[in-house]
Amino acid sequence: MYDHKEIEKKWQEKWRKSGVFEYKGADDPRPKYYMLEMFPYPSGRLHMGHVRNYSIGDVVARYYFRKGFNVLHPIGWDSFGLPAENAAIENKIPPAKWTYANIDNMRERFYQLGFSYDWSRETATCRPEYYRWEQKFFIEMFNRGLVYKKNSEVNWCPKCNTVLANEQVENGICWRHGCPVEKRKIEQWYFKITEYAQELLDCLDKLPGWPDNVKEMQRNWIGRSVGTYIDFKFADSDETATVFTTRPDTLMGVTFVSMAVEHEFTAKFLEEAPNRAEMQAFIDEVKRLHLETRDENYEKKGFFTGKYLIHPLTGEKIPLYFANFVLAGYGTGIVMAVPAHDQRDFDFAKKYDLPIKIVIQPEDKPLAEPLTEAYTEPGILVNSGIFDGTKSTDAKKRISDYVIKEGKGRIGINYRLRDWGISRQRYWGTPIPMINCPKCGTVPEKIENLPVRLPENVEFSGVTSPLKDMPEFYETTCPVCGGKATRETDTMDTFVESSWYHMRYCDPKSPDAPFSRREVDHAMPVDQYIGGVEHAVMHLLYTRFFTKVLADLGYVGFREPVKNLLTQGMVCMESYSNDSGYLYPDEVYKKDGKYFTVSDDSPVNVGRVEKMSKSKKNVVDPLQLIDKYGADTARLFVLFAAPPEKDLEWSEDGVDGCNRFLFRVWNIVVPNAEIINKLKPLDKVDGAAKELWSKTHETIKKVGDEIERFHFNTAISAIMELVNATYKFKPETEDDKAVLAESLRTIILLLNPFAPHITEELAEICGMEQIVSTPFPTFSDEALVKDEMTIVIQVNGKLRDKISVSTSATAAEVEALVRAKDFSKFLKSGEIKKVIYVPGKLVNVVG
RNA sequence: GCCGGAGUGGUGAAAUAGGUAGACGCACUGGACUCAAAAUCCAGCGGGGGCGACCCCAUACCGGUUCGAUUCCGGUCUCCGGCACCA
Repeated sequence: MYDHKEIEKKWQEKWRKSGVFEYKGADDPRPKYYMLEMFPYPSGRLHMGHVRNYSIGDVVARYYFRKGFNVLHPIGWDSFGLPAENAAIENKIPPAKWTYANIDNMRERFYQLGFSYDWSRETATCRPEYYRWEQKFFIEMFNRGLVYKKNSEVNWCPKCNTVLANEQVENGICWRHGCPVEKRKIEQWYFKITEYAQELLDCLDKLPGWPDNVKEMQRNWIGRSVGTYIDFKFADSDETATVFTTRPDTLMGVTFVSMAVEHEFTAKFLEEAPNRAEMQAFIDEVKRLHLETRDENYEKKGFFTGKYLIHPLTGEKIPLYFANFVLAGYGTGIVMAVPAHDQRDFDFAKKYDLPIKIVIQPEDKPLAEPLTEAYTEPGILVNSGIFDGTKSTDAKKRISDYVIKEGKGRIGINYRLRDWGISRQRYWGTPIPMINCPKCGTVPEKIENLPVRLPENVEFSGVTSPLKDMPEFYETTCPVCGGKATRETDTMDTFVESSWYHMRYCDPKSPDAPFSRREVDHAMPVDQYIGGVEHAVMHLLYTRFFTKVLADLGYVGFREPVKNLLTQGMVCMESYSNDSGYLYPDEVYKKDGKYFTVSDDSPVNVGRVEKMSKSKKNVVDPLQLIDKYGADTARLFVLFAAPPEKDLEWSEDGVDGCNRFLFRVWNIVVPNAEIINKLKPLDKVDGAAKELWSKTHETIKKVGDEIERFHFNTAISAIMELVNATYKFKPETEDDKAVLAESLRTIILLLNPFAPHITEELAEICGMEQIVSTPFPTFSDEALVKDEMTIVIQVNGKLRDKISVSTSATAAEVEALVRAKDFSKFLKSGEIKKVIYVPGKLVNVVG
């Protein structure tokens, strides 16, 4: 009888003790394979997303182990971060204690799922042995000018009580809490990721193993645009206002210029303005709007600066306006306005009654005046002096070149990407290793004094970081002058830790370096990385950046961390609710397609299928599932129900089906244990058993191919087919039995990466070697060769017949057989015009 | 608005390079075993027509390329995701 509880525990203990999954390092002669799943935050609660993510990785790792690779399959904990702090505030437990307890708990859960990790490399980012190296990187980056401090407007989450990076804000909403983000002006540390913008963009083209959507998301995020800087002289001074534009073809249509109120010119304009109070009021209003608002589609408003500029080509006087929609941080903060060909400028011109000058006409018919909206399509230039008649697409370059030749402009490239703000005004993170000295300013801690340790025994009196109230932490001496100084009390964004953990895994215990260059260059890049798509522009962009920095600092000899990326879909489920709110799945039952509560049989509303979430109670606890069906069933289901990159819809019936399949395997293998033990595979099989023999070897080929393509669902279905075939097969001779034995043995070996416990147990029952140390089976070409093949006969592309012919039949022979048949009633002309033969597959008769 | 991706039975999904559409699973139906039920095993299962070996329709919709299109091309619709006052 298949008893998953006993079997799974037994094998988990064996694997834990044996160290079979340990990576052997750079000295091992075998080819390496680095299999990595995004490491978890140790929340203490395992959810189905974890089960799915790590099950996918485990199949691949176990496959490559048995294919003879030196596999690095590590695990660790992304253990700094806010939840620990929030728990500390609520429950009065120090974050360190809470975190370490959760790690212990999650480690047990991972054992329970039978994952093939190299536990000897387990790493937690909240340990000083880990984050000390991050502090060293920080200082070296600082010395290289890749880190700087800036007082600027940032995103502030009132719930997190800290600053967030641009990447951590989605539509003005905190990525964690879903609460609105405020704007605040705060001094904080930045990583100069913009310095790498071009390389981050260019290298995307060299990552064929990444999904297109992730690459596209990163391209969007980096947001490169090429254009022209054009200088406009002030009418009343020698100063210049430079604009950035991607539409130099519309330069002759400029009727005003708009600028951001945050621009450095503003102070001077205010001073000189006769209506200073009014201007100040406008500026304050716009700034307030920028700080508070999340909806960016507010009404366009402006204010005349009192200044005029000279158009660089026509010499006309052009008014300069403040405009609330001009972004200070993009381009130069000043924009040339072409109301006829830009909708924002059009709206603005209408409101303030500014001239609208058409300079591009569509090729077919001229625009009807007055315009009702801006014309933004390409066309032919008009009202543009020497450029009249030029196609607007050509005029971009012509006008740009002309302006540059006149010395009034230059080519410019702008990125949407902003520098990465990494300061967090929170406690549970890596201390930023910087010191403020009244005499020497802000200076880095001495390398030999690292790590700057985060005190772990702390008490929270409120939401603010306890570090700010701990003189024993922040009081120090200046590493330069030796005088009294104070430490930085902000900590780093936890995305810094996750930017390089995959490299630490290569040499996780190194006491005097973050990792050995030799080991990291050998094991990296990660051959296969697996995680959720939600990290497409956060973690995955940061870690690419960090890798390039570490390469430039001489730590690593590669510039991209991940060769192949798989973004797995979410685990989803319908939700249930009634008047009193959401209900857990085990509080309802189904009858005739409708749902009712268990408690009082009242009807239940069914919500749409969405990501499992605690708030909607549409969750299944992996622990209950493992308890009821076992880890093998849980793993098999998440792999079988959908391809890994798609969302997976949870279905209890589907789980049941997978469990049933494992029983079917058990029930056919165990009675045949003796023949599996005794009978050796045959080199050649003829007669009745040939079909099963071929099927067995076809399945070996298919399962291997499908695992390598990440089509686990079809790999599993191929094994199911083979199991079904063994059920149908009734052996009569000794040879028949040998074929059956081989099939069953093969099923155990192929199924192992998906369901490792039951297959090891069956192997033991059948007297086979332990599967972890048994190579993945290979197929015999001989078995794949068939005597007969089925040729499909189409007439004009429609299936009409099938014939069975010898595999050695020539095209002429097949064609003759087909022509001998009568297909006249399907032929339009009544006679055969042409016969197309696709060797081994089909014949299409055309006529 | 711009940029990606997807749309296949009652249902989760297959179809690797344009070649038998719906493998495998679930649900359902029937049968065997059983006093009975469960479990298990066996069989059927896109829609329509015919007693029938068979025929017609069908991969969101319209059109094209091709001997042949779920697959390639153009257009339309819907859904999902990313970016968005970026000049």
